[in-house]
Amino acid sequence: MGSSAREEARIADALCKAVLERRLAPGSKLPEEELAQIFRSNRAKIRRVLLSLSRSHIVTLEPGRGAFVSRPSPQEARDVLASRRLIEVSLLAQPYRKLSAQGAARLRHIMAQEAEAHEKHDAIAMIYLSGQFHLTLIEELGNRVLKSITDELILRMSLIITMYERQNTTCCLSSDHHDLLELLLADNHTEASALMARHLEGIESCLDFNREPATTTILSQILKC
Amino acid sequence: MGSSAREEARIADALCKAVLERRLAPGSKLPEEELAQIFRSNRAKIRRVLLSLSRSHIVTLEPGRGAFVSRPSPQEARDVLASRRLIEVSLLAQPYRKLSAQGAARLRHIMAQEAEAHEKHDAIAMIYLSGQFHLTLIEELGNRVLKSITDELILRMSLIITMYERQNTTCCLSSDHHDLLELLLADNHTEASALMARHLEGIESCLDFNREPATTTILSQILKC
DNA sequence: TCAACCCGGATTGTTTACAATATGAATACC
DNA sequence: GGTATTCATATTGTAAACAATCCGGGTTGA
Repeated sequence: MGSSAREEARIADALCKAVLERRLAPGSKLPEEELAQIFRSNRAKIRRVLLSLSRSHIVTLEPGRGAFVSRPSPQEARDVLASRRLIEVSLLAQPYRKLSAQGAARLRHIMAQEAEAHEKHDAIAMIYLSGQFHLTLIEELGNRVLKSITDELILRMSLIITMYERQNTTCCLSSDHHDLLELLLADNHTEASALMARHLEGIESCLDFNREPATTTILSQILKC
Repeated sequence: MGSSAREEARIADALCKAVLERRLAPGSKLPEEELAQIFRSNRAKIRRVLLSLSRSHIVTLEPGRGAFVSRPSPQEARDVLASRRLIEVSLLAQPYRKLSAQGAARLRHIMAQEAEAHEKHDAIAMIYLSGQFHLTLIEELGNRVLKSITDELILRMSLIITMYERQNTTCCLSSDHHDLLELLLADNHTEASALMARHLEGIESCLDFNREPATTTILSQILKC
């Protein structure tokens, strides 16, 4: 039965979600046995999941020591940010295809959820939805390969933001998302692209690469099936 | 000891090189036991390598049936091509940093090897070196993250070209590489970007997505340590 | 003749036990 | 008192045996 692949995907998704929502801090140790208990699984499957996540740069495997949530270096952080900016800005400037009515509807739906999360001061949901907005945009204007690439980049950005975020700043203005959609519907690619560039630069300006905080949280009931 | 990671990297590299040089055809079965013998390894390590490669879309794992060299669908092929074009064309239009003298030297060195391979009618070397030229370009003008992304895209393109290449065509003109470097040294980003677009479109025009050939080769001494 | 069925061999998937390694505390030494 | 060393413990890494699954050939029966 191919249900084992399903189970591994479930575990990987749970870990990724925890990283995305910044519950799992960079540097956290991920003991195999403990994860196996948390997810009602066994070491072998956990091991495969960790190997997969290490290929996505979310987890770092240190031989003989175990798995840890990755701690991207300042250089890696800069590279990830620049890469994401290149992809998203370029795609908006010259979309692979036009935004369909259905695509616009999907984006509006996400924006509505964003507004709701904002209302409820649900920071975790806002982070998640903001990522979903960008991913949907890429899927609609681009293709699935670009989407999966950006998917990974967004995950890595979550680690980066957790590590290097300056205090007293609020990243990723959701108001930009609204303006972005308006510009796209008006076929104003030049302005949309410029706005996306400003939007992503805004996130970068909230980062401070000088300090390297040792934010190593212990995973306990952070991870719930 | 961390030598096991080394060994797995060696095996993965050998498999990737075989795919890149188009010795390993899409659809080929990759039996664990056979690979373990070829690489003087054991099933467990082969298994981990295959899992890693499946994350890179080079290998497809079919539960209960085993590992196969991936057969990208026409849709996936189009998406990979479009993604690579987006990245490389955009990067040339607005390079992340200027081409250094050292970078130019590296590119010239690869071009010299390309000319040599062309002289010797070494098609395999030419394919490999062409990829290296593009990767070096991205590393010099962009960053390592973009490089590793493109690394995977080029591998996937190898599979795509093997599957869908039209007969009687010669892909990837190495003369373009020369012109590209000249334009970059002259800081003519607009023309360089345009040339790259034509260059990649040239490769795409050699493809025919209508036919789906069942090019399943048996791996025997194709893979040599 | 053809289709469905069944079974033996081969390959993959999983579990288990065991070996190797790193960690941290206690101890000995300077 | 501080530093180095040693040993017990916990965790990771590996190998091998076992179970499950898939594939192809052969048989049976309409």
